[in-house]
Order: sequence, then structure tokens, then C-alpha cells
Amino acid sequence: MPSAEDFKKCPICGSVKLIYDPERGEIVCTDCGYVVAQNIIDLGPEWRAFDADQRVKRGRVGAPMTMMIHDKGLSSTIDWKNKDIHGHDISSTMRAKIYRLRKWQRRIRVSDAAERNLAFALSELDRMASQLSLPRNVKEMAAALYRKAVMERLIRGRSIEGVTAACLYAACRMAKVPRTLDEIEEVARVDKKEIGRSYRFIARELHLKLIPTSPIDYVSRFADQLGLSEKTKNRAIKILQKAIKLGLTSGRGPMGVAAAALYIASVLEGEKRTQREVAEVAHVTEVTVRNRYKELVEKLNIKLTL
DNA sequence: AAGACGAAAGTGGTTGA
DNA sequence: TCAACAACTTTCGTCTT
Repeated sequence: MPSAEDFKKCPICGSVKLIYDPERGEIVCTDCGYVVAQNIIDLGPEWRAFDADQRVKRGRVGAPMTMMIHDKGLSSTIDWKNKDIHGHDISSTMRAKIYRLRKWQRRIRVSDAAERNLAFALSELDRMASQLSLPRNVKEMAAALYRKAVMERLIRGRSIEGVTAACLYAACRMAKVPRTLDEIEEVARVDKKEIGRSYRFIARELHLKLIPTSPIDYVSRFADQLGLSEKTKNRAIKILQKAIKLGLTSGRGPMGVAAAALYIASVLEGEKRTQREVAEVAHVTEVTVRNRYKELVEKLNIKLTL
């Protein structure tokens, strides 16, 4: 259980300028946009600490707090539309409910364009992240990036889907659990090109230091997919570390290199996988695996007994 | 029959004028 | 903006086990 102490400083940028966003139930860093805490109303006693702060910032109506947390933005907006489009034959209880919703929504001003944008983007982010079964921290990081992008007015002229996908891609890389563009593309509603463009754009504008992904970051995931042991995994990492030191990886596609290292390791450790299998999980071709592994074997003086 | 190998031609993205 | 370029892919035939 987090305490109020935990929310005084942003763990990302160290800023103390944290604000409480009552519509989302989140504490957000005003400098970098990182969501320091969310669903804080659910946490119990702590929320009162922020309630005082929030009371100063904006007046509150009597709506239950729980309503503000869940059912945010998107879903109530959809309710709206349904009412407007076929606004007939609605029961009186329903009508009353909708009336209350409308009143609530007006007060809370979710109809604000930027808010809707954000609500949609966050739900999109959520969808993609869960489809890729990404950990929570990655999702949060992506959301933080997106918020920052919004604040810097970077979405203008770009599709929300493209930017969200790009944020997710960036977040994965920053968290050292890279997904390939292809993997992101599969769950995104835009194509690779758009994601790539958006990614480069926000990376530049938000001054993200974009380090090319290390092949090592892929090893664990590929090894798991191949059912390889820890030992083999570590062997592959050792190979890669040496290769990186010798500059064998620069300019090469990280996935191809990772695949090659895993192939070598699998042979060395007696858990041999075929080039085809390794190529498959790494989303490269056998030829690439072959070329990389030839290089590695030659330059690192590894002798393979096939 | 399956895997490994490599040559040759094609593709998409980056870079530098 | 365009062409050169390297990495990577596709395709296919050959060799090895």
C-alpha cells in the first residue's frame, strides 16, 4: 500500500510539481507527464490527503467519487451519442439517468476535445498493451509519453492511432522489453510506416534518447519461445556481449543478431534448434540468421561441432 | 526427407548531395 | 528531392546428414 510520501516526487524526472487530476483519479507529474499514481480513490484513506489539495483547485459537486473514477470519458460519451441519434422510446428511468449523466458530464467537462482525445488514446493504448501482454509499467510509460505529446501539441495533423502506437513502441524500447514494429503493427490500426514516422517524430520532439535496441533485449523472449534453458540463454547473452564489444552488431538488425547468437548457443549447449525455428521467432529469414551466425563464429573464434 | 548453405536478384529504408 | 547504398528478403539449386 503506497503512502502519501510516495507521491511527493516524480520517480521519473524528480520534479515535485505533481498535480491531482480528479477526472482520472490520477496523480500526474506536470513536468514529464508521468502518472505517479492512479486509481488512488480505490486505495482507501490516502485519497483524503489529495482531496484537500483538489478542493482548492476545483469545486466539487455531490456526485459520488466512484463515478468519476470508472466510466471515464469514452464510455459515457458513447452513451451520449446513442441518445442523440435514436432519442426516442426511452423509458422514464432511463431518461432520468441520462439527464443526470448529462448534468454530470457538463459539470465535469469531459466533452472537452483534448480530454476526449486523451480518453480515446488511453483506451487504445490499453487495448494494444493487453493484446501484446505487456507489463503495466510499459503501459504507464506509454501513457506518460502520450500525455507529454499532447501537452507539446504534437498530435496535430497526425492520427491518434499512429501516435499511440508509436508511444507504445517507444515505451517498450525504453523499458528494455522491445517489441518489433511488426508486432506493434499487428495490434495497431495503422501501418508500420505511420508508426515509424510517428515514432521518429515524437522521439525527436520529446528529446527521447533513442538508443538502438540491443540484441540482448530480445534474447530472453526468443529463448522462451524456443523453449531454451537459462543456461543457453546466458550463453547467448555472453556471445552477444562479446560481439557488441567487437562492434559486430553495429549496423546489423538486432533481431537477426539475437537470433544468430541463440542459434549458436543452442548448438553449443546441446539444445539445438534449427535455423528455421530460430528465424521464425525472431521474424527474420534463415538467410539472415545464417549470415549473422557465420560472422559471429568467424570473428569470435567459436568452433561449432555440428 | 530435412536441414544447412550460398548465389543472385529484389525490396524498403536511410543518408548525403 | 533524388540517387546511392547497405541490410535484409526471396527464391532456388546444391550439398550434407
